[in-house]
Amino acid sequence: MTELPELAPDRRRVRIGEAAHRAGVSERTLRYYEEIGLLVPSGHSSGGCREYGPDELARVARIRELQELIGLNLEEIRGVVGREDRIGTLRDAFNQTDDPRERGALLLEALEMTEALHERVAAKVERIAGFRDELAERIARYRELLGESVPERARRQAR
Amino acid sequence: MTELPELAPDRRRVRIGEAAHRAGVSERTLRYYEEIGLLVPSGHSSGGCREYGPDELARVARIRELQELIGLNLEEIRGVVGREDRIGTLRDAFNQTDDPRERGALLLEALEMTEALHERVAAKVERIAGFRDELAERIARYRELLGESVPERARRQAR
DNA sequence: TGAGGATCTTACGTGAACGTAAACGTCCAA
DNA sequence: TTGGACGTTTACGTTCACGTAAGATCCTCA
Repeated sequence: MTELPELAPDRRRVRIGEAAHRAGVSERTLRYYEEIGLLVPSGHSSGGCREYGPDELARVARIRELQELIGLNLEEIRGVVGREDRIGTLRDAFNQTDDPRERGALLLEALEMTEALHERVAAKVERIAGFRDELAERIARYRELLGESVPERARRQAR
Repeated sequence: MTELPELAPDRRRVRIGEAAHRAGVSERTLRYYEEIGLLVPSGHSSGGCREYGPDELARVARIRELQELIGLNLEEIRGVVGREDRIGTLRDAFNQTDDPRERGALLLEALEMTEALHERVAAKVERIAGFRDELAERIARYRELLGESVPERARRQAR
């Protein structure tokens, strides 16, 4: 028993090497994200080493998702996650305030921003799905032609 | 009647300025595509001006689709459209040859390449759709909270 | 305590996909 | 036939998202 057994998805804070490894990005990428104010490590060691907690790692995943999946650039992503942060902050304020008007304003902002992103994503889904279906049709046509001109075993062999 | 009325989606060949305008890209982009062998204009005027036909314009659209929608880079796109070209060429060969084995080989290549792309696109659709649904859930939660704390007319006003 | 691996800052380099400018040639309506 | 819009080549510039190298510093463990 030289170290604590790790249970659950690892709640400890790690330095940049392990953080990068876990997030599947380079150390340079993490430093760059910090450079442009996209992801600031939650703390530093006494000597100045960056320390990342699970929240930061999750954020990297989100950033990559927005980048690769949706195709946003880092500037746009900064906007999105920035607003999400703000929602989180406001969530606290929400729970602190009893003023229903303030609560409503905060919620409205969160709602509208999420709706905007949703609309964008939904549109993209539609377009890509159409593209996918088009490809599927092509495949069906090829298969049909193939069935007419090539015996079954030739196709199996080509796998 | 100083010019022919244009019917149908314009079958005439145009020079780079109009081509770029119609395709929604810059002239530089078209020249660049030619530079990297992605899109060669179908002909030139006697003086050397590039001339683009409707096929080329459609191809630009396809390139942009693969680029922006799927997120392929131009090198990958060159592979995809190149193989598509090859399929087109082979389609002719297909109709010329009576050798069923050659026909089968051509079809198999077309099929497999299309299947590979389809798989990739389908996977992306799944992921993005999941993302979209996640956003939809968030929106639903916000709406619920909002319904509890904000009167209807305030929301209508915020539209 | 000290050796060596991890991390720090600073700064220049890189590849993709074009943008932009200069100097020259083409096209066509008046 | 000519003037102005349009097009050509050549070549250097730019932005984004990092890569990479250097030299100093930190952390950890024997």
